[in-house]
Amino acid sequence: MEISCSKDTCPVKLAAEIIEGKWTTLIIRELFSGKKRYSELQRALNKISPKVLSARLKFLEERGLITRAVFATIPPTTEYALTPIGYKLESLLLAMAEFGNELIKKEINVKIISP
Amino acid sequence: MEISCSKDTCPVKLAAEIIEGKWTTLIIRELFSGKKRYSELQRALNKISPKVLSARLKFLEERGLITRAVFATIPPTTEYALTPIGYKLESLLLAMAEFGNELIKKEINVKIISP
DNA sequence: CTCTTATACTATACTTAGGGAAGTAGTTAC
DNA sequence: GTAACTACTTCCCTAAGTATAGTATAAGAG
Repeated sequence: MEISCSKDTCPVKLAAEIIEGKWTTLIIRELFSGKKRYSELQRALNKISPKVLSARLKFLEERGLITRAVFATIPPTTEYALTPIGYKLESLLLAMAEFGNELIKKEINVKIISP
Repeated sequence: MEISCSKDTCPVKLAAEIIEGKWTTLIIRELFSGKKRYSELQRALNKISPKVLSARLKFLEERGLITRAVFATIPPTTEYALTPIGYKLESLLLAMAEFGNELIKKEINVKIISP
């Protein structure tokens, strides 16, 4: 596995294009504990706006990372779940958790630096 | 290592705040092959604008992930390098590379979907 | 002596992404 | 009848990112 690479088709670059959007990794993390409905995601990701949530879910569905299933219940429900490709993000999420713990250990305050 | 967590101090969330900005992971990737000057980074990350490059480098320096060293040569040079904390991102970068390779394997075209 | 090159940036104007609030439709509970 | 639930969309505004030009300083080419 090579990190460095300058091509446009560089694996790291391709991964970056998926995960760089705000909220993207957090949405995927939620889906690791099983399929979720729109409103469940909205509640879990406390401050996300419905607009951004819709956009991200659509984006992830288009890339084949999640599936969307609509049920004609009353009121209607929609379920989002990870595809096998989406599940491949597990080691990435784990690496994020690991790094986040390092930040906490080193007492680096991530939020309160800018004035 | 637990992925799921709803607190504001969740490790995944903390990591997301660092890496979610555009270009951030790619800048860090460049620094894994050793310290680099501003112009070297600019050339390596072909399409980055100087404004964003400066902003990202400043951001990463403030968080303690990279160091900045200025030399009074003519013309002046600046060297950026990873700190020990910055190096902790290695497994994250590797996971990104791994995931990028999965995308290539599955022949998912990441770029040419939107019209 | 002027012209170009190099470095590490700022400054400016413009475009896109994201945030916040409100609205929509169909049904059901109070 | 009014409020609530569900899964969104639409509008407007600000923040983030892009593209391009400019700054200071000095070496080297012609």
